Amino acid sequence: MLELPYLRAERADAEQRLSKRNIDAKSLVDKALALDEERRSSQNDLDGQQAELNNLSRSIGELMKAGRKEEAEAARARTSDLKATIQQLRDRMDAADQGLHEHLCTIPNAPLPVVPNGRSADDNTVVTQEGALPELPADAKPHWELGEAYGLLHMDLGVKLTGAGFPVYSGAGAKLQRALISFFLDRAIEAGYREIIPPHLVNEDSAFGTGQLPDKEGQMYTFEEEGKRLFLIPTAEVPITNLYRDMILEQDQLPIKMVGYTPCFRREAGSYGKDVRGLNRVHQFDKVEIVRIEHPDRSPAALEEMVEHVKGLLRALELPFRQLLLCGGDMGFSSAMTYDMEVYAGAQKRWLEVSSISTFTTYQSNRLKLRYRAEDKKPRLAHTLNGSALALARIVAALLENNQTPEGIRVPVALRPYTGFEMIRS
RNA sequence: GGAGAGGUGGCAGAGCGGUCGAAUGCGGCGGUCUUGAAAACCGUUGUGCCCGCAAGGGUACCGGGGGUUCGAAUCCCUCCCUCUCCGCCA
Repeated sequence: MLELPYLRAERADAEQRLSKRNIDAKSLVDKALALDEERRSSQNDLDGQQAELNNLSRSIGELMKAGRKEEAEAARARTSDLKATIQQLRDRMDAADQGLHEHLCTIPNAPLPVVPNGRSADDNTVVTQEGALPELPADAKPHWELGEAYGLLHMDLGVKLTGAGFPVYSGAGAKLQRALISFFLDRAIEAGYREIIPPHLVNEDSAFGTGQLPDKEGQMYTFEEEGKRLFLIPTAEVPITNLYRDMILEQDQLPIKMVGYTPCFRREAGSYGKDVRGLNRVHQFDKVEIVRIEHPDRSPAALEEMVEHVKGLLRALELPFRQLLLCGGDMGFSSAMTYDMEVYAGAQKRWLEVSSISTFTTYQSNRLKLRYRAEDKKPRLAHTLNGSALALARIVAALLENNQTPEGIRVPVALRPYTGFEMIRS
């Protein structure tokens, strides 16, 4: 969540930036500050009364020790009123505190100044586009037909086993998945990221820490286990970032760069139509995710580095891609700035999002209580960032479509050491 | 699943219900000494929130929650977690 000191000190800035999300920023901020005011004043009162009681208790102890029983009794008699008011003040303070916290949870991150205004995906800015679009014959097949024809991908078997949107890969299709995962991991490790294999199930604290709760609750698969709610991870971001929940890092530990491969589970309720054909949108997909914990001064540069890393992957895969800067209306709840990377799927003739690279500034770290010790030795909130590098299902879709030839499906050169084959044949 | 032990500051480890945010040791930081380093010695060393320009003051926190009490790290209840042994098992 947003930092209270920021809201207090830079109210106008907060409102202006939040309004890029096309929400009623003023009333959100007003309410936060009103609740904050109430909380502070009630704590002030409470602390004062509590201090009085503490003093009284201390003196009772001293009087007892000195054997001045009657005075002690007199003092004790005076405590009951105090205790009653303290209880009232505590209730008031707790209510204010909880109300404030709940309200802050509903406020999304404030977009950075460079984030453009806009309502929807149509308003995103194309930053760069690279690589020639494939020129495919008129009868080029979409990936779901290719996957079926070459025995790589079986959406129908997924339906049989689980339900719609749970693909089954087999043969060269399975090998291709594994090759991509290894390739992405190796490239990230070369770039200095430490590989993590996290749990695929997280608890509520973790889901809250990265901002999935309470905002995106409906998008996660969830179930109860002995009274505790657990969530299937929608992205490796959740467990990996939460590794550093509740920590104070020394400055020389920064940056922390981690990479992890996990399957990702998303309910994607309400999706339909051509958008969800084949691998375009599925409930389970594989993804290699890079996560960074950075000093605030370094995070803008880190974001650009991550973009460059992803571009390198896309170039190596010989996929035409473009980089979008998301507008305020299309950004995720916790993000302060997001680039999306899209690849062109030649048969469908459409761009598919394969990576989302974001900086969360202190929004996540504030929830995570993830801090570093600054020059003045005081703990400060670190910045967190993450990006897909990359999400597999749609990459596979584009690879199959763009590389189809009469002889088979060509495997990009960079991937061949991992697949062990240059061409997928029927 | 059965039986037992325990959860205290970065770590180790004390703590008769009263001045304990908490002894002591280690580690860390600063200093003295030294050509330098080590050793030794001295000092310092948790986090959140509130008030304050600051110095500083207040308050909360000894696994979580609740209770008893004028007062709880210390007593009671409850939940969670860790460890050991047995069983089961990829």
